[in-house]
Amino acid sequence: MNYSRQREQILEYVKSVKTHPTAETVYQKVREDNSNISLGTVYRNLDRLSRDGYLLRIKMANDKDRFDGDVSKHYHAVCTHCNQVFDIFTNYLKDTDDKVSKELNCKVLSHDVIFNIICPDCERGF
Amino acid sequence: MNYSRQREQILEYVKSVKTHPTAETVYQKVREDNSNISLGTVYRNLDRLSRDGYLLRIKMANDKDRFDGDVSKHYHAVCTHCNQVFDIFTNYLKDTDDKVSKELNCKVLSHDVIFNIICPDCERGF
DNA sequence: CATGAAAGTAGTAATTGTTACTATTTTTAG
DNA sequence: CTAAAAATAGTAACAATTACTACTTTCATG
Repeated sequence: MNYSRQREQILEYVKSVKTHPTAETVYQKVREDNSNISLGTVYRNLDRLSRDGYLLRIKMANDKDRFDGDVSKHYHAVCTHCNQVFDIFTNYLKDTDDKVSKELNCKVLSHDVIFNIICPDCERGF
Repeated sequence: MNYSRQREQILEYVKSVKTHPTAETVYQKVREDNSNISLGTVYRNLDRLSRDGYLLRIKMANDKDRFDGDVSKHYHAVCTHCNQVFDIFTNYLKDTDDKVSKELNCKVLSHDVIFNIICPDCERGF
């Protein structure tokens, strides 16, 4: 993979925030430093970076994909009102893949968990 | 909610299968009985039926939504090769919503789990 | 029953998030 | 340096879904 400034900027931005930005948001933010970057480049590199393990792609139900600079195994919670995404580091299910593997008698690669929540901000009225 | 034949046919079809069909598949199948039904009607009613709790909408990562006539709490496994979706009835996490609720200090409505698997058929070569 | 307002539909157009394409520019091994 | 490989910008295309509109069906009420 050859170096590109655009990819570096994209990775740096996503790693620097905890907001789980969408491709569009990454585009807007990187454009503040590099007004020439194109949306296609952002999509292409987010895809590449997540396929190669530098980023996590969070596929949201009926919403745009989000990206996470924290590639450690953890879950996510999404507020059903404002769509903000939060990390959940506890309660990771270590043995579940094995259990399901025995149950279905097949190879289990990974699992994803999403909690549907109402975040504190939205709870206290908005 | 007023009666409609289309909605009845849609619900009946999804309830009758364990294949977790997409909207397009539901459209094709219902059309065998009712060649006048339109795709928009299928989308509209699948949405309505799942929002009202008659069906489950399974939002697949980077793939079309699937629908499940079994509205009991359970998880799903999707084969990363053939995209088939399977039900997983065991290992449902009863207390997890409460734990996450305490952790984030917010209301947790529900959670979804998807296991990424390689199904037996695909495993034995395809 | 008749009726008319509310709810639903068919068919099509529009939208949205994402991917593909092409000509040009950048990277990098030799 | 230089040329092949890789990457980009900008635009067009795509696929899944939603919105719109004119027409049809449902159903509570007289």
